[in-house]
Amino acid sequence: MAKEITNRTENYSQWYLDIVKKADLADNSAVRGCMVIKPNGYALWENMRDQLDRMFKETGHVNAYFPLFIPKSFLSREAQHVEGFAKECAVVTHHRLMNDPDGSGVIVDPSSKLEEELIVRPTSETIIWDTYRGWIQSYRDLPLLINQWANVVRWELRVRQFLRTAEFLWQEGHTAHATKAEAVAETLSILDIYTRFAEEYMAMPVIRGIKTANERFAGAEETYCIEALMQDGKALQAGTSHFLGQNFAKAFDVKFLNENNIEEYVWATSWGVSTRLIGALIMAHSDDDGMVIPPKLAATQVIIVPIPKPSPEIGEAADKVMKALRAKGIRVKYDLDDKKRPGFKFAEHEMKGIPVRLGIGMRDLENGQVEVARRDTKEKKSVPFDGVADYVAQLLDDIQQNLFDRARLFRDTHTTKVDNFDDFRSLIETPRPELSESWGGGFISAHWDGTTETELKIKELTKATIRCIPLDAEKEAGQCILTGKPSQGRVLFAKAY
RNA sequence: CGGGGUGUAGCGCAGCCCGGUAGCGCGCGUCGUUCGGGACGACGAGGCCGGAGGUUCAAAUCCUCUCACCCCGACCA
Repeated sequence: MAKEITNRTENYSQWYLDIVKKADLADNSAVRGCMVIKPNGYALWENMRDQLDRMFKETGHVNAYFPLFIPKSFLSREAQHVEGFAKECAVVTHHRLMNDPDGSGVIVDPSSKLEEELIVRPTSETIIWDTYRGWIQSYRDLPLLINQWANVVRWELRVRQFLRTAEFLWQEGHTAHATKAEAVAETLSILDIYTRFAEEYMAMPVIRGIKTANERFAGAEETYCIEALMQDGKALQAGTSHFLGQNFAKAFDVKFLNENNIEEYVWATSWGVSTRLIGALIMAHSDDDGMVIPPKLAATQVIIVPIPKPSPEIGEAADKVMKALRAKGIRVKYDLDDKKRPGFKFAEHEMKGIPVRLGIGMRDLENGQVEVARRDTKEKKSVPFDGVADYVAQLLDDIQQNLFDRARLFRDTHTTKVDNFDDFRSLIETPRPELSESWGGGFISAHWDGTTETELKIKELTKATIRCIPLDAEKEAGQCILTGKPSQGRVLFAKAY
């Protein structure tokens, strides 16, 4: 069999790029750091987006759209915020082009310089809170639960398809509340949605936690996150939900009159997940044969391959199967290509991650059966023709569950409790060539004295950072692995994407 | 943004050192034989060698500058 995808153990980064290419998810573009999301990749995003959108709406959120451009002065209103984003902003300075007088093309018209430069949004807190000032006067206007689906730009120096691109697609929720308690509750309720989405739809187990001060969103009081472990033993932040306190309300002067006719600043949250989740999906489930997509997010859940090629008899049988599958809400396609041979198609559909493949040939028709192959384990089985829809419906559920179980087992077996710095270090530094040529060490659960100084020191020594303080961590007295100072509980360390 | 590497046909690469009419494998098109795990044969199409300057009678090849991608580092979802 011709091998077109690099093995994970050989070169994990190359494997990742090969998957993106061979599963036809994205292309590089003419612009550095910006990618073209191709139909296969975009279909994944659409399914993610649609599901998340349903979940947001079920919890009372509505969608709106705010401008791509933010006046430069807005960004500097919140000190922490501007500090966090200043280094990666694209700036619009002019609004017109003209023919180059020397005839060599087109140049920026110097006379079109903008009075105030515009920032291409890296995130929209500032322009949204500037808008909210006009929308909120009374406690009756609250809560304001708004989400937007948009693109943002962060001028990244080092980019990787889906994981870190200069432009990416995301959703950003921005809510306004009358009380601190309500805003905190919102932050956590969104974290629940993200957790459910990651685990039930992406089949990707996550750790819910709080970011340390050092890793907190610029301008937030508290950042909550979900963290997932990738197959190379590195952590990926899959979603964040921020409690913003009254920072933005104060910066943009957003006040409301409470029931007692007293003026107060509004409490805020913001939260987001991005196309990065597609990168997470790849690194959570895919293998050396290609992409593996959880059934709930697959644009095509079942592909029917006629063997050896389309024929009226097989087409008729395929139609019946498709009808039965569609009646159960299963997304199915029939491979009508009569040029490619079956073996080639098998490999191709596996590369693209379609969860289930049905093979129908003359032999199957004679025996009244269909060959069912599952992508996750690559097992094949012949199933009686009449029972195929039930069987496949159950199989899709099984695959979804198996992917989650497999990923959770992987995470659990690569999460290590460590009680001294030497063990910590050797865990991070010991290569695991059987897993990945660039093994990151997995999650490490260890005690930390709570100071940024220690956190940074550990990062400097090992490259590992504190991914989060897990929400469900038990209280456990211990000693910081670096300084030996007292600690009340373990935090989760890892090398991170 | 610093260090290293790579840009030649859709993809993977050779050619560059030592300048002289651009090659290979895969893929692609047509026809035939095939077809239950990436078929085979014949014929054929496809490239101003990433881009811009320069040196030269002559540049994929030498020089300068740029752009993009990959790896490592600092920064980050």
